[in-house]
Amino acid sequence: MTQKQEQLSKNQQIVLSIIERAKGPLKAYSILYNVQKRGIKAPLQVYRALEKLIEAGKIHKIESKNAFIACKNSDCEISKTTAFSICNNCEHVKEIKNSKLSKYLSNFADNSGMKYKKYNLEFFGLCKNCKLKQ
Amino acid sequence: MTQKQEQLSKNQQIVLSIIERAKGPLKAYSILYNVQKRGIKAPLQVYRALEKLIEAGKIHKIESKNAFIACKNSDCEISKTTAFSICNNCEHVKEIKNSKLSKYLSNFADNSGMKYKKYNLEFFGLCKNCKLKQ
DNA sequence: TAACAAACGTTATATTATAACAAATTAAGG
DNA sequence: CCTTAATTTGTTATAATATAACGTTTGTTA
Repeated sequence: MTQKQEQLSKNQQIVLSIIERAKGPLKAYSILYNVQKRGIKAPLQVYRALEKLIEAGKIHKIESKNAFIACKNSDCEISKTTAFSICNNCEHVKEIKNSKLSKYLSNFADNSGMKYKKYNLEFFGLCKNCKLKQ
Repeated sequence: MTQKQEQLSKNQQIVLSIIERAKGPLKAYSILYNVQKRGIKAPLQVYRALEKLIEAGKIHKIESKNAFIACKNSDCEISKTTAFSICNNCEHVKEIKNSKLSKYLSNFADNSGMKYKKYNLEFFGLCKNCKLKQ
């Protein structure tokens, strides 16, 4: 019987460590550049690791930026509900962890008869710093 | 004095009409293929039109699909707050217009000190049809 | 009608992502 | 331990998505 993978493979660990140490979201080819000294040579190796890391809930994809960020919420085991704040000026991205918000969205139902088990929300605005400088 | 554009240009009209007649979101190169008979030959012409149409609130980009869909909400003049439901099985996409939801999200504030003026929300699940067939 | 902004056309190229195939590694059951 | 199946890896090639740079044309307005 095949079980859900527990342990990360070598390439997955390498890619994850790069993303975790980054200050913000990283793009796939920027990750590639960063891991070439560690033996990962091809885009596909990076994309495959990214795919597994997303499935494992270790990272999230910021869709509007095609970039990847580490999940800092330990309870986000399988990341089906994600929310981010994105600064339009400095591009700073932060995952929003707000239980009211996630409850609200997890329970949201419109008249379509559709029950949503997964969502991704991206907020845009100016962060505190950038607001002051304006 | 420069004013905000009121009238759509020729290429913008062509691209918009294709998107409006489509049953679902269209990808840029699929749009390109569809408009080649009308004289638009290059990707850039499509992307430029798409950019303006988005600014004008006539269409939205479904970020998770890199695809474009017409805005059917006449009051969505400048589309800063968008929400969609996406079926994981048949890929059907529908814009969600729910005033409670939009009010909730427009007023949402976390402890980051950031005030959000724009958001994009994408819900995933199985639509009514696909749920029945499972 | 001069001046400026916006849109257009075109070529080239950058960026993001996947297909296909074979070899190596890992996990689990007998 | 050995076999089998699944997963991961390595590699080359290519598909799909998007923008840069340039010069021309069109439209608006003072």
